[in-house]
Amino acid sequence: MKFAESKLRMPINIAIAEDNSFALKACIDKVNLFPECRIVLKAFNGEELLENIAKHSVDLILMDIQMPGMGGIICTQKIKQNYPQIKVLMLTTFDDDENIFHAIMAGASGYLLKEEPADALRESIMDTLSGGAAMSAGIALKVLNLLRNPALKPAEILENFGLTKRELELLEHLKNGLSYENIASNLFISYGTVRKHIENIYRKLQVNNKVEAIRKAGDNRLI
Amino acid sequence: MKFAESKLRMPINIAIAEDNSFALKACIDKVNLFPECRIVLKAFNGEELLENIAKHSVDLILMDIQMPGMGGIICTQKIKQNYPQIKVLMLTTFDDDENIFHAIMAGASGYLLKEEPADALRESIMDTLSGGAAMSAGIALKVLNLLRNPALKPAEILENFGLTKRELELLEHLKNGLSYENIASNLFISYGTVRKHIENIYRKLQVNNKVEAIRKAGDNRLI
DNA sequence: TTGGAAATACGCAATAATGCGTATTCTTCA
DNA sequence: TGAAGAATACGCATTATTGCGTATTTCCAA
Repeated sequence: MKFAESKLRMPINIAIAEDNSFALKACIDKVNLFPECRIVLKAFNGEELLENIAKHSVDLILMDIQMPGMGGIICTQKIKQNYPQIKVLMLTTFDDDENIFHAIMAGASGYLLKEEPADALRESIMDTLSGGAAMSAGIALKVLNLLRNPALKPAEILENFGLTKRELELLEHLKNGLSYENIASNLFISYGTVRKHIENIYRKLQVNNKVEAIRKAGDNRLI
Repeated sequence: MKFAESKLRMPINIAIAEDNSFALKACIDKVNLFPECRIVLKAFNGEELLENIAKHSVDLILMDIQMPGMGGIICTQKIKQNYPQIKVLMLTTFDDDENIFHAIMAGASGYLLKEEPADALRESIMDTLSGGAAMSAGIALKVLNLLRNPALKPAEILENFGLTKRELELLEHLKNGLSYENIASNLFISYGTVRKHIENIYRKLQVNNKVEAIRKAGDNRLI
């Protein structure tokens, strides 16, 4: 799915929360390059944003993470509580894990570095409003690592056991609890063929019944 | 940081693993548009890729997730074990949570939908080789959601179905693939009793066979 | 183009599982 | 203490699954 191509309500109403006036201007200048976007609200901190957000029909907020008073993370949390339809793109100069994690938990739809060029920012806005999420490449890597580390899977060696594409299909149906008969009619093959496929699966997986086959396949991420 | 602007060793050696020859050609055509990239290896499945990967100095692999024989996830795992410096970009037509999660765990540096346009693919390759990660917008959203709910659903929607302690024991044995006979001797009860317990379990869970019972019990965290 | 793997298909035979009825014993709680 | 539920147990009948052998067709790669 190419989110950026979806139809969106126009114009897109953008709010910007940014305490640094230089960074604010840079951000405004970028957004003003996008003909479909209109800046309807500027705020220098979280409180100011929350006070005025209801006065406008805001679609998306570009939110600085570090602001005096209420910071971007708390503000995002409150925004998502009261206006869950409003998307929040987090902007920051730092890509530290803590901030990223908390911003995600607060409900941000994306996390961008401030130096993203205008076209990348525009694409991120469009993707976000189309139901996706946006991340700078460096952020994305950290998010993946966040996801990997808590689990800490002991890189077990997964095997494929030489199963063919068709055999994996059969396994999928077995997993769903279908009888041979049902599998046969679902795959438009004969009962006998189903049996033979399953025999071959059992031999390759070295098991003797459905349950063991499903479990072994599952353990090895085959299904 | 704008990863794509970093200096990279040229040319970039790309390997492609894709079983569908049509999709393979589409992918090749895209990569051939990038003057800094060179396709050095094409494979139709994981085994073929692993066999030949050492013969080339591959920088990055574009890996189909679903292939006959060894699939993309297992292949990625093996690649990262043996050649950790090689980056892997997962390509798929489906953005289901399970595959994304497993691909990330296997060590993929990115996860893209196959229909990404050439320029997005190019940017993803550059970002990845510069130390970042790449995700389609829809994928990124799912990753964020994976991170937000640590795979635990509160027990409120989960049912117990009135199963007794003993019946849960039986289910545990069913899950392990044991036959009625084996369950009987493990629990020191008769074959007939096992049958009766299982009958009762099926009635309570409203299922008609082992596989469905195990699945339903698992879905409801009963086992 | 050709050999091998994969997918298709069926028969025979044995074992496993399922559905229903019935019955006894044991525990627990009102 | 008495009733209800739980656990135990078996018989009969039917369907499903599994194991092994064999065979044809299809597809792909050497």
